[in-house]
Amino acid sequence: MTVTLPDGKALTFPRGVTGNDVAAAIGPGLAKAALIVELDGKEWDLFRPIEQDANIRIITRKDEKALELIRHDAAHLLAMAVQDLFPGTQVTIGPAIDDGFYYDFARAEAFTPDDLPKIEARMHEIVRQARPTRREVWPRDKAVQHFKDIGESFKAELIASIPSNEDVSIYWHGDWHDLCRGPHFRTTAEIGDAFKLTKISGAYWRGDAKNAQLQRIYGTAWRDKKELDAYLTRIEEAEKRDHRKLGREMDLFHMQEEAVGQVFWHPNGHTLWRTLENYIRRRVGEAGYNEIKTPLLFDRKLWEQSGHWDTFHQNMFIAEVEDEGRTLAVKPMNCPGHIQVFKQGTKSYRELPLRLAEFGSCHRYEPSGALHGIMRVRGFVQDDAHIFCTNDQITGETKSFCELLLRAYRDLGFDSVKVKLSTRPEKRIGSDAVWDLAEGSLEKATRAAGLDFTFNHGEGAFYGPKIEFTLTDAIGREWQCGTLQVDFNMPERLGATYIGEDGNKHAPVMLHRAIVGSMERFIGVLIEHYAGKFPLWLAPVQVAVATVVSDADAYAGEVVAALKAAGIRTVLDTDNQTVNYKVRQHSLAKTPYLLVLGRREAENRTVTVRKLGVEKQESLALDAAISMLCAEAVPPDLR
RNA sequence: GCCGAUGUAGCGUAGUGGUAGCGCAAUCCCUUGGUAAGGGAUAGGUCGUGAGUUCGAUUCUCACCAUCGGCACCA
Repeated sequence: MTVTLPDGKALTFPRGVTGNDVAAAIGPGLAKAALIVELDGKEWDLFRPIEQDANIRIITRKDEKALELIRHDAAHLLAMAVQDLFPGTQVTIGPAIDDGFYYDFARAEAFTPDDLPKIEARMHEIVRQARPTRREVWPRDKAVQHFKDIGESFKAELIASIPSNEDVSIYWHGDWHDLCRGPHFRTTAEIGDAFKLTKISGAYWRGDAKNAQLQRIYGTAWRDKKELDAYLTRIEEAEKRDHRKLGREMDLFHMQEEAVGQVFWHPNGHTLWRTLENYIRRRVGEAGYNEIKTPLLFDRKLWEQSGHWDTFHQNMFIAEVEDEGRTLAVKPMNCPGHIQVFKQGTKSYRELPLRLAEFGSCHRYEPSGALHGIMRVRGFVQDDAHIFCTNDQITGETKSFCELLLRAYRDLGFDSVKVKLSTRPEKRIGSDAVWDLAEGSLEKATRAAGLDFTFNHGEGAFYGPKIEFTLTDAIGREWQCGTLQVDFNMPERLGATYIGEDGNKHAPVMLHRAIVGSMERFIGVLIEHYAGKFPLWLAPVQVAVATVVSDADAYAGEVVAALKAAGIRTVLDTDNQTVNYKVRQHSLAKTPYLLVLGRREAENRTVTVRKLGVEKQESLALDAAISMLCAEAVPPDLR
């Protein structure tokens, strides 16, 4: 029997050789470092016999792939420790995930945060014990019966759902065993000690809220302590840029009990908002959109007609009007309103594509548990627009929207964007034929726009398929923001038509699209992306003018007036404080520029400029400083 | 909505069955200091809300509200 190494070298072994034997034949170092092997790309336990010729690759700890394996083994380790410490706890599933692993348990009593260190200690103990791993294949019926007998009903249910053509493999680590696809390390020692349990949460069996709720324990696991520490530092860094913390520190916004899920924008935050809004307004304007404003409250009948009532009325804010005896609903989205604008007058095919844009204020009764700072709120503003067009215009409109969106993301500091195409969901309106058409057009248009994308089957909106744009922030987190949806249903439902070339009425196609999605959420993303250190054009306060001595107060007043006249957002600081103190305060406030003024500057009509994060200072003539700042403060689309 | 945790001054925190401290910020005074905290004084809290237990509750119990970590949801 021949196994071929990645470098092309072929080795001959008797049938039934193990990965261990192959590794040992190559070298004792490799034999020790090996975790598992890959046979023709398929993962295989080191101790499991190899029965046929194969391309073989030995995976060691150094391998990128080792992470996922360590995490999977760590999940088993967690389950072992929990069942050791908490007899009667049922195991369910425990996969490797980004940065770590989790395991879902069924237990009547709740795990407490105090349990985590105990469980972790037991995990380390089991690692030290180096429990050996063994793999067995059982007949399905035997396995189901066995797990039922030992009270592991969830496992029994899992086995029952394994396709009949697949082996039911049982992995033993010492005398603990679990149903598992594998592969696993030779012993628990190979997991190492670079792991940490991080949190406990509830989780539904099989991810379905209708099912029983289990208790999930999360952990993180790495190849070595250094990687673990780096991860923990990364988490700390992420906490430092939390938009809720920075929002308070930079006096951008606040939220309170009396307006759950809604944002009070303070002057600084609203400045940021308006800067972003005006940027989008200009970009959208030059792309041929017409901005409109539509009502917040609509008669329930409109939502029934659009189909939203059916699907979402439990998530809508309802306003009853006693005198009129009618029910109004606060709009959860802008499309029906835009269709009303489209429907005014008679539209000709010559007017298409007609692009109606609105910074539309929407309210949705989001589940309480979904709320998160300003990232997920109940009252939000979408940078919404609807493009009414013909079938033939879908591709061109999609393409130019993608360009517009990518341009905007780059301007706002995001270079990496992922695209997903979501197809028809189970609960939907419209015939399959129409969905075929909509999905086909969108896929074609997305390809025409030159975008790489992956599919998200079944995740589309109820009225049409969509593409979703996910950007990556400065520390590698992904945020879904933009979207474009193709809708062949809504215009027809709400009676929107145009007169075609043939003189007959046709329903237009409607493209729903947003660049930033929710203004609130996007500003949250911006805050975290920049860690509050905004580029000058976005910064709510662009320049702080601070005096060293009160003799410079009058000159400082002049400087501030000149900066404000030049359109620079400036604050004046003539407080009775030391320079050191002022530098610290304005640095912590993340003000991009600090101009320090003392007698010297007042006499020479200069300013000493200190840029945020830069210790070196520069002395400039006032006029030169102002023109330098003005040049840098120009929004990217006006440069 | 579900599981769990948390809620003390603007912010960050300590603490207790006998009506609460500390740091920063704030106010005033001294200091006019040249690039990440100068000094002193003062003021600020019905300890999330409501009920219960108790002679007495910020502390114990229950309910509710909000927030946080997840799950589920996201037109």
